[in-house]
Amino acid sequence: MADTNARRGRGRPRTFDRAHVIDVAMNSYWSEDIHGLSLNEICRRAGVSKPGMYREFGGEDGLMESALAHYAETVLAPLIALIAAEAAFTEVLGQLLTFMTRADRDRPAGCLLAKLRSAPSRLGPVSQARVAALRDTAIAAYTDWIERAKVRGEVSSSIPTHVAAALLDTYFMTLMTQMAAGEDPDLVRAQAQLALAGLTGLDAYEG
Amino acid sequence: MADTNARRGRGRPRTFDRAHVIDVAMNSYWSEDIHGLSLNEICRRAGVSKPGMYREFGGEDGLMESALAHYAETVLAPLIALIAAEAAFTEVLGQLLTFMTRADRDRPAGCLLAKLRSAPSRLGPVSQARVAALRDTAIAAYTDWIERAKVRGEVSSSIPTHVAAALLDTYFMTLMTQMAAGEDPDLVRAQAQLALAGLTGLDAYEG
DNA sequence: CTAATATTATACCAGCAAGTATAAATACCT
DNA sequence: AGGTATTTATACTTGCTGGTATAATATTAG
Repeated sequence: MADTNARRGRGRPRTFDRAHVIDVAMNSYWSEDIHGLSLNEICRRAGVSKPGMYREFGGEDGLMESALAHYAETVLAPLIALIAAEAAFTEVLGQLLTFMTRADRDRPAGCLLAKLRSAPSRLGPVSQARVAALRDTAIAAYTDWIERAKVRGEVSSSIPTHVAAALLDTYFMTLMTQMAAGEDPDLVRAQAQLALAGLTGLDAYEG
Repeated sequence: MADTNARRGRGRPRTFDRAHVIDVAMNSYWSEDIHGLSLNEICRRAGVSKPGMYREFGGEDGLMESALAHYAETVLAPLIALIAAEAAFTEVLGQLLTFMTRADRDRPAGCLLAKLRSAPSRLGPVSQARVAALRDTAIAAYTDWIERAKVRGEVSSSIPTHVAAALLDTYFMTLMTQMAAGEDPDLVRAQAQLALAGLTGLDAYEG
C-alpha cells in the first residue's frame, strides 16, 4: 500500500508520496476551476516542493495526465464496464443517468474528463493525448453498446450508430458540465431523458 | 455614422473609436480562446492605449460586457425574432439548426455567449450579469415558443414546458460549442436532430 | 570516517497579466 | 498670447505564473 518508497539505496530517503500527490491533484482539478488552479497551488496543497514535482512528473502537463489517468481508472472504468454489461439498453441508460445526476457528498460534482475536454488550451500535449484517447475509448464503448441494442431491437436501426454514439458522448459531457455548474439535478436529469428519448423511440413523457 | 467624435469642446480631440474597439473585442473574444486573450492584446489590436481603454470601459469587465451587448444586438436579436415569429415549430427549428451548423466564412464559428457562459471565472461581475440576463431572455423566448407550439399541437403537452425550454437552451449552447471546436457540421446537426426529436414526437430518422 | 549519491528545500529567473501615475499633446476660451 | 480643459501615450507597479539553478541534507558504500 503505502510503500511507494520501498527501494532502499544510496542517497537521501524519499519522502515524496506520488500517490498522495496524484490524489490531491485529481481532486483539485476535478472540483475547482482549472484556469485558476496553478501548479504552485497544488504543490502547496500536497506539501511538496516544485522541483520534486518536476522530478516526478516532468511538469504541469505530466501531473495533469497522471491525475486524469488515475481518474479514468477509478471513476470511468466502472462506468465503461456498466455499458459493456449485458443488460437492457434502457436499464443501463437509466442507471447511468441516475448515477450521473446524483449529488454525491463524497466526490466532487461533475466529471474531470468533461472539464479537461472543455479547456483544451489549458492542457499540454501529453494531457491532450490522454483526453483524446479516453474520448476514443468512450466512443468505442458507446458504439458497441448501440450495436448490441440494435440487434435486440431496443434501438431503431434507422438511427446511424455513429450519430447515436456521438450524441451519447456529447450529451453525457454536457450533463456532467451542468452538474459541475451546480444546476438542479432533477432538471438536468429530465432534460437528459428528453434529449435521449429519440434513441429508444419512446417518448420520455408518455403513459 | 462615423462621428463618434462629434462633440467639440475644449481639450485635445478624441481619437478613440469606441465602436471600432468594441468590434475588435467582440470578434477577438468570439473567435479565440478567451483564457489566452489579454486586455493588452486587444489594446494592441485595436490600436488603443490601455489608459484609454480604462477611461472608456472601466476595465476588462466593462469591455467584455460591451462586446457581449453588441453581440446580442447584432447576432442574437435576429434569432430571438425568428423564434418569436408565427411559423410552424419544426420549420423554425429546422431553420435554426441549419443556420447554426452552417460554416460561415464571414463570421467566427460558435457563439460568443456560449463561450462566455462556459468560462464564468474569466468574467467580471458586470459581464456575468449580462450573461445571466441574456440567458434569461433566451429561456423566456424558448418558453413562449414551446407554449405556442403546444397550443397548435406541434409539441406534446405531456412535456413540461420548463424542461423543453431548458433543453433547447442547453443543447443550443452545446451545439455552438461543438461548432466552435471545429467539429463536423453534418454530424453536429444530426446529433441535434436526434436530441431534439423528442420535442416534436417524431423520430428523427423515420420514413 | 570519508566519499559518493539521491533527494530535498530555498531562492531565483524571465514573462506576462491587470491596473495606474504622470507627463506630453492639442484643442478652446478669454 | 496665455491659461485651462481634455485626451493621449509612456512607463511604471505589483503579483502571479511555469520552470530551474543551487545549495543543504540524509542516506549507503567502502
